[in-house]
Amino acid sequence: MTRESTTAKIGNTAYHGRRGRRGTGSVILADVAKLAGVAAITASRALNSPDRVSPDTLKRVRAAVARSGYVPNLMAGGLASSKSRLVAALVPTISGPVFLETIQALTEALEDSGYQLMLGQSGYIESREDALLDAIIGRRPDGIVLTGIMHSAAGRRRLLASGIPVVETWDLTPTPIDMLVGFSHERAGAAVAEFLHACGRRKLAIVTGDDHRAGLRRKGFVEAAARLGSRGARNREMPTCFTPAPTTLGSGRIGLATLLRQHPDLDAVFCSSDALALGVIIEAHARRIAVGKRLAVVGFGDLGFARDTHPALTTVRIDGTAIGQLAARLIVTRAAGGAVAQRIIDIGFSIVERASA
Amino acid sequence: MTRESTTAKIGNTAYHGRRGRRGTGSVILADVAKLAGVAAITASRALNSPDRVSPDTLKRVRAAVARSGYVPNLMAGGLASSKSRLVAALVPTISGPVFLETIQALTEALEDSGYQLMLGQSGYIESREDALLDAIIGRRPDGIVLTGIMHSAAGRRRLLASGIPVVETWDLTPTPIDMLVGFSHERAGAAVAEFLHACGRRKLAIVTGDDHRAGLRRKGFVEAAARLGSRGARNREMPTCFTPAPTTLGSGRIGLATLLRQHPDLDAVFCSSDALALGVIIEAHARRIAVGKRLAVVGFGDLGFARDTHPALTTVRIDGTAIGQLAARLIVTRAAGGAVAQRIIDIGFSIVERASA
DNA sequence: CTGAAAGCGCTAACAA
DNA sequence: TTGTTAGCGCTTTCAG
Repeated sequence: MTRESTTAKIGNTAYHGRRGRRGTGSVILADVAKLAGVAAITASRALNSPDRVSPDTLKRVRAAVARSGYVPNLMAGGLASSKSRLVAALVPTISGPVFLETIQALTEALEDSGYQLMLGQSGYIESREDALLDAIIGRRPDGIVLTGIMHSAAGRRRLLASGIPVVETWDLTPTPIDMLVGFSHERAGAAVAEFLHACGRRKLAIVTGDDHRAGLRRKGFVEAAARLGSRGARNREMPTCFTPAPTTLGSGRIGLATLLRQHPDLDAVFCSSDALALGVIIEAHARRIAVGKRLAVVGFGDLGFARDTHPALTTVRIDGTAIGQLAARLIVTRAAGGAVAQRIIDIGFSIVERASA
Repeated sequence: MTRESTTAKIGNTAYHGRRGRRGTGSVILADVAKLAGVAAITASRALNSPDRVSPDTLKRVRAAVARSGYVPNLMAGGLASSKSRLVAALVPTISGPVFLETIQALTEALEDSGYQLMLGQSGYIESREDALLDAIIGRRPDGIVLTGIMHSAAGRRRLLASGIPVVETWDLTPTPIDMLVGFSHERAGAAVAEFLHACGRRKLAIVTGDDHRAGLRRKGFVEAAARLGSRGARNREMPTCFTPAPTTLGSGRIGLATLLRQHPDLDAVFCSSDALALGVIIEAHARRIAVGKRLAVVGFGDLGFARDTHPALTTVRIDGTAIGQLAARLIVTRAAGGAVAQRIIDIGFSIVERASA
């Protein structure tokens, strides 16, 4: 066979068998192979494991790819190799800045390893979650990352049965489906109570969203406060304002107003999100209450704006980027057939002390 | 053939030909078909077009699916039908709340039509964008949504060559690759200038990020101000503070401080994002400048918190949800083989008048 | 280092 | 309405 460039017909519409299908009409591997004067499998090797092919062949195949504008069909590749190079992430909703950092880090880390992210929003309807789960498992992703999601028992079973590596994040459940990267919300709440106690605050209160995780932080906060002898020895006694999801600046304002009506003497508020905390600060401003002096405010999340509020917001920082990166690493390791050293990773949290408390 | 349930071996590990491969070991359509006592294609029809199958067959296939826990392999289905039921969205970065609403609406609208969203972050490195494009085209998505992305000429060509429906969003470029859902940033900027002029403001200033779109709004703003005879008859004369991406509350504070140093008399500030505007408001608070009275502040985006600042923020509202929904509709229509009525959709904008201006 | 054959799991096309 | 056959475009297996 000569090595001169062939003027072969490009595109898989060329041949129609009697019962044949028409294909997509786009350039396929066989075209590239023909152009390069090699077999399809050799072209495939040149693209996927360049080391296993002679330098000359490699060069010719690459030239053929460039000339033809070939883009490999990853569905076909995935089907043949049962590796999709796809990772699915499930979140309750994407708007809500809390998990964004994690998703961003996850996307980037995965792209660096040649994986693509598929995003699913489960919303708050459970039936929808099940349909979504099937749509996701159906793509045979190499991994699934659950963020801020509590699955039904049925969902957990399907996930387990699928055999796909799963990473749960942002929480520290005792019995993960598979792998886990998170931290203890209860301990975080307790740490805030201890911090406020150390600051000399004794009349504590809470403005909180009513989701499960916020509930855990509240529990830790209330119990620690009781242990330390602050007001709130029992749950009932801790002034608490619940706000509906999503937590907003507006609910924070209402929250403080509500609390003050019944407890004008409170001297510290723990908010379940930075947005709520900013609302509390703004409401305090509007009422000429000196934040950081008469009233301590602590948020949760350390969103970008926390350092820039007036006064700057003391808050609990979670390293969402680290969560995303670790989750990506766990899945990539597993997908490569490796075993992970730790199936459960506690990334902890820290209290960022600023002027508001 | 009897219709009694067969105790057939489930899982495609059953048969190993001499040169055979081992498969994935999971339940496949053939297993379901065997259980239901029908041919594979009939099982396929029962799942994909239930109307084209007898009620009895349908029932038996569904029972077999439930019993075996079968989840269709969408890679195989996609390969065979050349329909991936996948739509890719490209954003520069996911953190940055501006495009979130659009992505959320897009995800939801697509899920409702049985499509899945693949997310790609191009970041700010152009070489990366090209690699990402190949990874995306390689999955043969049924559509691609570009949000806040300016593609290189090479990228546009690849996209065009791929034949995949493309929707560009959040902008109104004169020569879209394919379809477009957006609005005119220049007209929005002009509208704000006209609004401030009507409010009696004459000493205008700008705090702005330095991205392309913000630049267009600034251009429209400056030109309209000149036309109306406000200060800023030429670009040079409009007091302007540029801030690096991403725009934050902190840069807003610095922005106002910087402007006031040189132009202590200014009476209105147009910010290129609500985050900047909130920063300006907070800085004004800290300086005891009455926002809404001595100083008018206008933001851009109408993020959730805009209604809850103190005073509430006047801002430009873009219906990001509508953008996402329309983009989804365009792509679903196209994927179904239909023709879209309008290839270019201008969704406009509105100025939400609140207390800050 | 290169290649031929045989599927991956599914659906389009044709036939009954 | 149901079934048979032949691929979709790629990679694994086995053989040079």
